[in-house]
Amino acid sequence: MQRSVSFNQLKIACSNCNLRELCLPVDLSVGEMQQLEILSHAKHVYARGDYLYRSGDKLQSLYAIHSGSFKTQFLHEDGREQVTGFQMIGEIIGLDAISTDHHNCDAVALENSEVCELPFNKLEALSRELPGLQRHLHKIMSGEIVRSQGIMLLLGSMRAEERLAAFLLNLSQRFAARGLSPTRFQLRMSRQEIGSYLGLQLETVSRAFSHLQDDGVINVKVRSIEILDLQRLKDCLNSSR
Amino acid sequence: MQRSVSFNQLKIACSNCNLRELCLPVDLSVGEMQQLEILSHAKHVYARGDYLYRSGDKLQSLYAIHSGSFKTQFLHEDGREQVTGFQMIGEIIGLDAISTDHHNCDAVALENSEVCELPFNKLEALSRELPGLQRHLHKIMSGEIVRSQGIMLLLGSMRAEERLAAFLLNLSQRFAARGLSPTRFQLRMSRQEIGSYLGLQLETVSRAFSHLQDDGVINVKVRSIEILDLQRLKDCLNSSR
DNA sequence: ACATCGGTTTGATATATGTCAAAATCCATG
DNA sequence: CATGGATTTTGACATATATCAAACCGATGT
Repeated sequence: MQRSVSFNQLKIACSNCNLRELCLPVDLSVGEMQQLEILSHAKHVYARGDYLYRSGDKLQSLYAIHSGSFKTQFLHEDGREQVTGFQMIGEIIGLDAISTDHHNCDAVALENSEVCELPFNKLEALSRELPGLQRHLHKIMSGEIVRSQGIMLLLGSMRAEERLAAFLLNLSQRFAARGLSPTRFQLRMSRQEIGSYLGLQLETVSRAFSHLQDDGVINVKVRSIEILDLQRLKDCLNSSR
Repeated sequence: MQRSVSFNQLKIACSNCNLRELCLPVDLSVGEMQQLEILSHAKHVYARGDYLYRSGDKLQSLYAIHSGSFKTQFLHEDGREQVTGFQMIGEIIGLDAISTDHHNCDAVALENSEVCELPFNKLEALSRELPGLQRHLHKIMSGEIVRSQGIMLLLGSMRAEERLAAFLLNLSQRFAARGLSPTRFQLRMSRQEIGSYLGLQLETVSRAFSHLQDDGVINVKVRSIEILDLQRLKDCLNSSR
């Protein structure tokens, strides 16, 4: 569903951070790199449950996740809430705010996390100087649009178990892209949050997990996931209906 | 759900078209305007059912809809399809392709339509020169992200009738922003297409229409819509559940 | 070690929407 | 103006998921 998320997104993020080797923009010269250094602010630390920003906050910066993970959620007047995404290391968060100059969703840390701040005005100014950076920024924004379309497909036409399979496969790919195990990982979010993201009740999520486990496709122990048969998990998506 | 779509998006679109008075970028000087002229290609005409682009096509241009309307749809291998949006005059289409340099959905004309082509390379180059244009492009992309989030909320947490109400209200706002009647309009898409967009079967869409009509909120005659009570239509969204 | 509390799992039942089918209506074409 | 095919509406019934409720589990703190 979601295109594989590469470390690309780190390229503009962490010139001033420790992970420098991961973050060197391949398509920028050394001189250009030095300009990027100017951009990067200090790293900030967030504890589980902390808000990175809230709906209504003025846009100051985009944020590159340096460690940990976040969720973004959208609150409707009537109390309805929708989790719109789970973001992990190397991903950029806050793009929605450019439209109105104000954030229109909340970003909440799912665990203790570090974030690089990228002041948006500076980022825009610099991307006028550096075509590679400009293109990169455009790709990130467009990628977010594509990601959303995948979720629309999921929410609009998949059944509960397919949604969960798509969700797990997406996580698996993203972990793999980071050099982590694609088949064994910890979930950082609750059944409730997964349900909100997938448009399901938490009980339905729990049942779908149990069912995939009964079928021998995965092993679940609360938040520890082990994918036993990646192919059959993929088949859940394509075969059904 | 969807933020009101202003004519803003025309600003970068139609410097070379007939609607010049609608399209003058407010924040660009006359000199800058002349640079924009260079950008605008000829207008192209599409008949109902024609493809503006197809999934897999290489990104050449973004497209500004000058008249008529389109749908964008996402096709899954297994034949599932999801309509991801309906675009009308003044809106920009094709942003999803920037991410991979290839379109990942189809754009199909819902009626006879005219489109201004905006070669993306030129647009990018020019937006390095014109900060106002750059900002504008960013806002359009971010706006598309916000729009998607609204649809996720709709698909993830609303019931059939609420979804339809949200859909009609969105159309109403967009017509109003174009100086057209917010309460009487023609639908350009089938029940099938509305259903795909809203994550419902076409029969469910039809029933929801009938029900809103029985309640005296709207008048439907196939594709002619009249909103009788805008407030109650809005109440459908907030009150329920 | 025990009690407490949030999160998770599982069961029983209700309900919204999907599915299948037929009738009604619309629209294009000759 | 009549005909035929596509679209829409409506009905009857099936089913996936929501809802409500209870039990279970794991972490945390006393």
